[in-house]
Amino acid sequence: MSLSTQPYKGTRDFYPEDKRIQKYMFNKWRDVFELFGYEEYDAPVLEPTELYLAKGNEEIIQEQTYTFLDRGERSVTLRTEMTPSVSRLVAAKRQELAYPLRWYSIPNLWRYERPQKGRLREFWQLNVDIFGVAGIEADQEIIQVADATVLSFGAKRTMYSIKLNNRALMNYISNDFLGLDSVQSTTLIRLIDRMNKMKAPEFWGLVEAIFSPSQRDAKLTDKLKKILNAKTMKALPKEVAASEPAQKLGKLIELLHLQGISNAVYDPTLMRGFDYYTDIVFEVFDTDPENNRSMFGGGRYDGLIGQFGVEPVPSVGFAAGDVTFQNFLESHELLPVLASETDVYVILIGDVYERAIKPIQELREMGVKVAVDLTGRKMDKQIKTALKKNIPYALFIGEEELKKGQFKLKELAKNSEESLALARIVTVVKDYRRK
RNA sequence: GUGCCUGUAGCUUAGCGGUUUAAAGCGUCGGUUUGUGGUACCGAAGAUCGAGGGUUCAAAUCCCUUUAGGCACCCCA
Repeated sequence: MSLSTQPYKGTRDFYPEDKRIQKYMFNKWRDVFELFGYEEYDAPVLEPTELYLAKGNEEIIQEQTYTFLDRGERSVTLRTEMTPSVSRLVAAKRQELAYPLRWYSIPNLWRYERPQKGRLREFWQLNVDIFGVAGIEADQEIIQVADATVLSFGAKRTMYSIKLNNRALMNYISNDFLGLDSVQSTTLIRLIDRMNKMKAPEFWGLVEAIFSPSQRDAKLTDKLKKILNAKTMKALPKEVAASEPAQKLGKLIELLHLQGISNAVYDPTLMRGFDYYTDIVFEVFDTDPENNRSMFGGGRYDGLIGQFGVEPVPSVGFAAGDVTFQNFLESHELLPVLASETDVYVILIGDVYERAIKPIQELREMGVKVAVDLTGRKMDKQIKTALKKNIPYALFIGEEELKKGQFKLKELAKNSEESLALARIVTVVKDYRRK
């Protein structure tokens, strides 16, 4: 029996060409966040299990996490999301931080699940949060950052839509407008969350089943239909539209439209789980009918930091998984062909290695990234290797070149070459990089 | 956890109403007389057909088990 070369179930190996794509995405993300003044933080991959239990979901911990005892019999869990950790960080320095905080992180997360499309056991997730702002300006900024993130890859606003809802509005609708009790309310919200996965008659049948006979007599289903079918907030019943959470959501969408985020729309069926979100929630959807799924989302979670026994801190944020994000970029052909990080591949002609060391070192000292073939194979083989590695330039070093101090630099994609002095090579290569 | 589908050279697959040396394309390596390419031509290496068991004179091909992967459900914190 030989060892398996397969990566562990649900994880990926990142060969250089894969890592290149990951770096491309992460670097672009970082550029956007930093443009908005967000600062990067990180936390351990391993957290005490209580951190996740605090949210009160035993079942998830037991079945969908990597949880085990360390050598000191402490129960630890591989982080499954960043929000509890970042809340812990903020709570720990609650008094001394300079609010508002604008923080981001790109952690790898672990979930014990059966892998499927867009969903693995280890994945990376970009997290962006703003702490310490209670007003909708923060919600607005977070959505603006989310929008800018997608745009920065060259996406058009027709390629995605930003759906918004308000958890407080849903609570108002279910508790006050429909008059449901808390059990009915939870069941209904959960059901609406799955609405798009089933056919309309099936969905409405299940809705009817939630209501009591008297509620059915009061035509609650019809009332709910009017809400869930609303394409805009104007289509809502007057009483609902006039409620405080609806007003707030309306104001936010208006703000977003004002700044050109025209693809922000109200979606009464958007639920986004039902755990720690307290107010505005949003999700970014791919509009491609082939891949009409949620790419990422976020919202306001004002209650979480208070769980650490400190005064609560208002918080808004979003998170995007690397797998779904990359799927989006690929399906819209937004991933460029990425060249190697190496600038120049040196091809040695004949037995010249010892004399080639010096000029090669000079190039590196001037900031050119140089790899040398070292195999002593025939030139055509060496050139093929450079091509395969996607290195933009080949540099030939042989007797002639060493004698003249002029080296043949070949731009492989163009099949053009010229003899240049080292200093000139540096400028040519750096110029290419800037393109 | 439940259901459906799949597993043949490094990759993509053919062969799957059983029978002798398992086929092709791509890739890899080498060559086409030695200072220049992805094309062309020639050649080579490379598979106990995921694993285990069974039926049979005979199995990649049929049956069972197992394992790995994919997709959907569940869930999605």
